[in-house]
Amino acid sequence: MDDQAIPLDAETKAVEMPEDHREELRLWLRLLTCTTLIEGEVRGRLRERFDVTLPRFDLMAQLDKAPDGMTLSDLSKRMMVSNGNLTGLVDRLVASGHIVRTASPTDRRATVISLTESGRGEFCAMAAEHELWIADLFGGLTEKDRGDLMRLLGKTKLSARRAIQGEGQ
Amino acid sequence: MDDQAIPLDAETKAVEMPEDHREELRLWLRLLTCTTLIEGEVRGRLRERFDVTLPRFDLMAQLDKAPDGMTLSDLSKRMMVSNGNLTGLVDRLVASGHIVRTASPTDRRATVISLTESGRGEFCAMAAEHELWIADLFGGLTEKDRGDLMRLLGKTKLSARRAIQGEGQ
DNA sequence: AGAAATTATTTTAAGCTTAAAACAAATCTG
DNA sequence: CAGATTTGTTTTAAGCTTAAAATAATTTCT
Repeated sequence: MDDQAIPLDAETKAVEMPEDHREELRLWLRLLTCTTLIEGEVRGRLRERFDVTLPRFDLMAQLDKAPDGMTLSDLSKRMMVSNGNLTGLVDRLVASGHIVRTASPTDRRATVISLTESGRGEFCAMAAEHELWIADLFGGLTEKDRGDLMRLLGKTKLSARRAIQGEGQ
Repeated sequence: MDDQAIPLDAETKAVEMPEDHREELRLWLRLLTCTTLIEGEVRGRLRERFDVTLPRFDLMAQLDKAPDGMTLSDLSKRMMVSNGNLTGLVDRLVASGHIVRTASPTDRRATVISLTESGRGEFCAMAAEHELWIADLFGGLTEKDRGDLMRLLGKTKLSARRAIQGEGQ
């Protein structure tokens, strides 16, 4: 309980006793900015070029990776959105003929969602252009940059998951 | 129009003629996952701990950095959301007493928004905890990781801005 | 100064999103 | 096997978000 020296940082300014985390905050804000920027651009291009919304595109992208369809629960986990959200989104995509609901043969609670043939066709056309847009948006990064960023984001994902998972303990 | 050799990659598999950009796509999806994961957690904690929504918090965070207030246009640029979106958000924050609208002395079109005293007080309390949550979520990264990630995201931001800016040419 | 273009904000219509509650079917457990 | 819990989905209420059109004030350009 003796007097304690006020810690000084490299620039010899007194720092707050409970260490501040402005650096992490800036990192988070920058991450958010990147995502918002790219997402907004992709949203706009999807609308202008294909008259489709981003959520619709995202949903179809998940289904495209699952030839045998997926349940709503699986979809909601994959897309990281709430269950209730999907109900409406699926309704609209069924109405526009892009996807179909099928009763699950094994579980009478569940419905399996899958792309219709025309839905898959439309999605593939959009996905091909979408991939070019993304490549363009990330075009300022070198191959090494992209590898490094991929690795660091992987680490970030793990870090966040651990922090989220561990909170209930 | 002679026959053309199909290029082979390092693992000796045929690759698509128009080069594919799946790597950039994976990078984008991972970036999006990180943001969605962290954003969802922060949203939930703000609600549980302070009964406040993330957009409200974000708006107050911007105002906190502008002691003399900001116009709606400035706010919408900073927050990267549409103008129309802010109208409603501001209405609700005015109704709850967190912010006030003041007529701009120089421009009769504009309104200046600023935090009320109690709004600033409430925000500061939330911001202090929020900063700890963020530090916790990024806790799995070393100081070097954070520096590297910061730099790479800076480069990503520039890359995206350039791609967006340059599209109209 | 007056017309034209720009800027600041609001309104509108549609769709997205969430949390919480409700419901139904499947699984677990004593 | 019956009651309790979990799981899959929908509903509800509230708020968020966008794009596009409308309105109003300022600035620009003859």
